[in-house]
Amino acid sequence: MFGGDAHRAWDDGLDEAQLQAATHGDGPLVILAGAGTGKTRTLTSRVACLLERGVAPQRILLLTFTRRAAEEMLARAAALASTREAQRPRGGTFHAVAHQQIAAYADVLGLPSGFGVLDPAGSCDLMDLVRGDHDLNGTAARFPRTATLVDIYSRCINNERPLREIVPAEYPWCEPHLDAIAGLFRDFTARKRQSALLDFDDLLLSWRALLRHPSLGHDLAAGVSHVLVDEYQDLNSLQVEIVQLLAPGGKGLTVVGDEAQAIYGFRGSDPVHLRRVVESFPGATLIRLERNFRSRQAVLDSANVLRPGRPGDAEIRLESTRGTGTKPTLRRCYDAGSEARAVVHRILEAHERGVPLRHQAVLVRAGHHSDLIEVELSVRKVPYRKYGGLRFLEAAHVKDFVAAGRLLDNPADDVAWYRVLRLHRGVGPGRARGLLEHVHRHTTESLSAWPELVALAPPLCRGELSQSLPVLAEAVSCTRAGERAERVLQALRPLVLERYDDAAPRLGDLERLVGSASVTDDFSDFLAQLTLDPPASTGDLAADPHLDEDYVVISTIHSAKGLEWPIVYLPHLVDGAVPSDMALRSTAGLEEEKRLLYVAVTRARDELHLYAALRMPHHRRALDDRHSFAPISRFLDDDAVEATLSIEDERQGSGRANRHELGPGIRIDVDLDPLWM
DNA sequence: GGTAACTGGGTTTTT
DNA sequence: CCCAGTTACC
Repeated sequence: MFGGDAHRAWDDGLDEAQLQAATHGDGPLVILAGAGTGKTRTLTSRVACLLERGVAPQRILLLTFTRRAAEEMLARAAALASTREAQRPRGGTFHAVAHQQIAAYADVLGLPSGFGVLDPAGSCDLMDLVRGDHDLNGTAARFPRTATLVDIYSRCINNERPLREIVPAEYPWCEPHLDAIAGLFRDFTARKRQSALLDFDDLLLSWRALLRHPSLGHDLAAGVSHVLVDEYQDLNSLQVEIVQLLAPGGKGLTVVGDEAQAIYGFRGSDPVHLRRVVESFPGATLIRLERNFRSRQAVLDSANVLRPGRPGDAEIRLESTRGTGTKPTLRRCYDAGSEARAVVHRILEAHERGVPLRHQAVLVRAGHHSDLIEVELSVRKVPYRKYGGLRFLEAAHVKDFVAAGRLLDNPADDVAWYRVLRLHRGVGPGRARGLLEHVHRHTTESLSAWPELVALAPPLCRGELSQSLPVLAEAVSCTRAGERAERVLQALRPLVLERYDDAAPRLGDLERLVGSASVTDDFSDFLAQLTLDPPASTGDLAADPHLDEDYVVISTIHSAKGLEWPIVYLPHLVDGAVPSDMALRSTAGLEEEKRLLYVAVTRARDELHLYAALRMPHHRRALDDRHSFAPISRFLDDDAVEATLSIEDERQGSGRANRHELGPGIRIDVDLDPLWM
């Protein structure tokens, strides 16, 4: 709603505390914002207010956790401010902004302009490639999975701690291979450099390096007068340093966060950073937002008892503006199967009383915790979308496309070559590795040197190679993004048809990708954007999503951060899952699990349903009743449970008898399997 | 010498 | 269910 008061349009109906934050001057500002207290609107209004005060848009930098958050806030801020300035402020994730800066100063960093970005899947590819050069067929314990190796590597960077500390502390089962891992990592780093590839962590390291430079760093920081950082409790020390270098002395710095929602410890974040901002700038202004505009008080009562309240913590008690509501429930079910049926039953029941599916979300600790619920939803024909877990970019054919595209700018890109080469019939890890030798001898023009490459290849794959490579080589001369994308697909099409059984839908995906590429100016930008910010759910790339499309959301708790739904279901609250037994090695780990549950609970606007199954597949015997509430009793004492939750037993009527289905009329499925199978 | 098909084992969360 | 390591085949 825009008020009639034009010169205060940016206040956007803020309450007093929010208004104070939005209109604050240039001194360091720390906003402690509990869940659902309207920090997004506050931050948006603050940006609008700065614009209206005459601050040049390009001197405002908003750093957020997801690109979507940044884009929403900046678009809204620009609309709220009544300035004529067409330009929007700068903003994005740390990684996206880092990428822009690095691209602008690639030469300074010794990078070719066509340098590429490795997403975690790409890092895995490279790690695999390097792994093959090492002989790891020792008789001892099994060598860690490639993905685990990439995790370890990333954790060293993000925690700024050496391998020999991280492995014993966080990956004890990998300790026997410590030396081998160290050797592997050395090569991994060298290979990245040689191929002009930066992984996500390298982006942060490189940005920091730019900012650390005495003169250039000073100039870069001087170009920015106001830095606003969202979700500050989730920054790691690397990011904290970047912020400090951008806003020396805290001038023009705004920081928003909530210690109780720090859930990225595995990425090196530490809630203590938030408190340190207050301490390190004695003149900092501290504003607390405690009025919750999202949830009913009954939900917040549970949240408030869950909220970690270590002595000395900035205490926040959430108070609802939306009335009491109904007490959240904790239901015990016999096993994961009956739990899944119970959840889906309730989703359909709510749907029948008029709650759209998209107003209901199932939140889980780990992606696979929703497996049975997904099965149950499919069986009952309830549409759903899953966020977190499997990503579009992880689909093999999309990776193939991105790899082929990257070769156009950077023919030294080993990872891309490795991927593209193996797509051809008769080329596996071994031959691809061999052909890479040739690529190394012609680093600059390896694409145009394709005839030699074909000649080197074994006869079996020459046919396919001599079809695909020339098309790619010609694509280099295309200037427009759409043309390039089209050529890349042209090179890939026969390979995809040959390699994948379900080629048709995969090609469909790629057609859409080509379609969205043609809208952008620069193809390499498009590819970088795609790696840095892949579509969150498989459905997100759908050409023309219907606005009336209705689906249940399934999400990891991590991916649900910052979002809200009228009804939230939290299944799988079993010891070992929530809290994850991997977190139980340290008290810090357990505390983070508690915060995770706090984040999950505070996503609910009206209704909250918790589920605990008594018997899980990996447990030999059924747990007794005491254990069934272990997840809650680890975090809350019995009185708190009793006071804030209503406990129900679903073990008798497990929901199996309910035949609710979505969609009208009778439906009879005929078994069409041939009899001879 | 390398690829495709098979088998046994298994730590989660994301930019 | 997915991935690493092994075997059988080209």
